Amino acid sequence: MKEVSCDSCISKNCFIQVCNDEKLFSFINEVKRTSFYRKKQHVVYEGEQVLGLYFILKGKIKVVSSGLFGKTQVVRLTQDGDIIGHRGYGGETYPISAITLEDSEICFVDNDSIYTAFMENPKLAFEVMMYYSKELRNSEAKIKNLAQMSVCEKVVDSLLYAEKLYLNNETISIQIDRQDLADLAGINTEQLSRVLSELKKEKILSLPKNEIIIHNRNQLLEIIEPFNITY
Amino acid sequence: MKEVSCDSCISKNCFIQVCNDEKLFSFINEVKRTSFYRKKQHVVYEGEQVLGLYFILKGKIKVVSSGLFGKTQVVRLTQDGDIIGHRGYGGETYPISAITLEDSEICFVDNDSIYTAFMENPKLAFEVMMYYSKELRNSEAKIKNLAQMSVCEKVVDSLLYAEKLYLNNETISIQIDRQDLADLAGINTEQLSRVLSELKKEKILSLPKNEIIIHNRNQLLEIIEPFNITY
DNA sequence: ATTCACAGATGATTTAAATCATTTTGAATA
DNA sequence: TATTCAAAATGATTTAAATCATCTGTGAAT
Repeated sequence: MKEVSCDSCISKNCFIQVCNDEKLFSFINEVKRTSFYRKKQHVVYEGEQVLGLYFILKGKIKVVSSGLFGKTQVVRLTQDGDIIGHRGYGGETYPISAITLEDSEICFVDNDSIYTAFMENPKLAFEVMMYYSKELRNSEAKIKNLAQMSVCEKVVDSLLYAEKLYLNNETISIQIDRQDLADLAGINTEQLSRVLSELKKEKILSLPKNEIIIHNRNQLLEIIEPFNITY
Repeated sequence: MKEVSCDSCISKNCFIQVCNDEKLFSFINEVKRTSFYRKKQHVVYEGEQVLGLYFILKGKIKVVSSGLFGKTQVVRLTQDGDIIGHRGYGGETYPISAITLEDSEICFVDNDSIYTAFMENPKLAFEVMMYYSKELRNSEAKIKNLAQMSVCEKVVDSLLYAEKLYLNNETISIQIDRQDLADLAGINTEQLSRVLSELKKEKILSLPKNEIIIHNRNQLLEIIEPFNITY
């Protein structure tokens, strides 16, 4: 696989691109390492040492936290331009695993290099800061939702959250398996099945193999309207 | 109330202090506005416009998100040196309210000024970035906990979380009322009462008026040991 | 001192969701 | 086309937690 150079990189959402700084381009280009990951491959392992920052060039990734009895919680889904692997001050380990949901390309920049980049480009540091800030807001919203929503509402919320990753064409088709969706909603697969069947009965969505097609997004929005979330 | 100057500020944890830069001190000193808040006073209101960043000089604050039927979720507790009011790109509104748990002093810096400070002090931007990153990690851990812990475990987890704010003397005394603690744990006050009574019966804690004294921290840790959280 | 108000505790009941168990479905393979 | 297999759906049961209701103790106001 040939490495993509930062100058000719097509990723519009990458924080490096957003900064639009020639010096930064060439510096990151020197230190970054772009890797290809197949579907369902681990990008980072929970418990491993934090060595740097991952910039998602292309692909979808689930960020999961493992719990008791093999249970896992999907804490976040990421797409092109997102970051994984919060930098640590030193010697820290990842509190989460990151696993690709599809074939992906990801750029890695080690701790020291990214620190240098931050110090020479306050704009970059600012952008990444804002990214974390936004994710923190989302995460805190999710805390409230998990504590207060019913199973049905959790499913609808998760569908509308996951949908953002699959906005390619006009038909909204979410390709995510039951287990991952249940782990995202924080419920079990049986409950998920029941809710999906119910929504299918109401013609809000259809359930062909390996995908979920949303027909009536507005009705989904109505279900969780009282929580007034902006997707 | 006399304004504290940044040079003579005693706050060891303030991000401005951590940067240890004379130019930054005088700049922030010019633009900041220090205010005194009485116990149970709102610092920011959910839904209001984001105008800047709040640096907690002294005091404890609960960050809450309001839900259905007057239910509220405490998403985070903050103390000296922490930040509230994640900056928005523009025109954004607070997704949360921040309310003091005790008399507090808080410094406010408007959006434009803090942006200038970030651009001239990448170190500051980096520190704040790391702060958000850390909070995001905590928040994501809480997502998992809310989804997987039992009511008892949630209470214990919340006690150990809240405890950090009250580490003054050798006896661990948490001054927080039942409603706030229940909102933090994501449960109702009745369940909270039951669990606290049980823990009291087991001599793990005692419950004098307006406080919770932890006698056996290790036993609390044991209860949630399977989740291996580091407090 | 007496009432009032409220935080907290506890008991009884209901309800939602998890779990356990079984069946269905559809794709891949022989 | 039959067979296998795993994912998904559905049914039955159990369980945990929410809700509703009542009671208790403490401090403030009259």
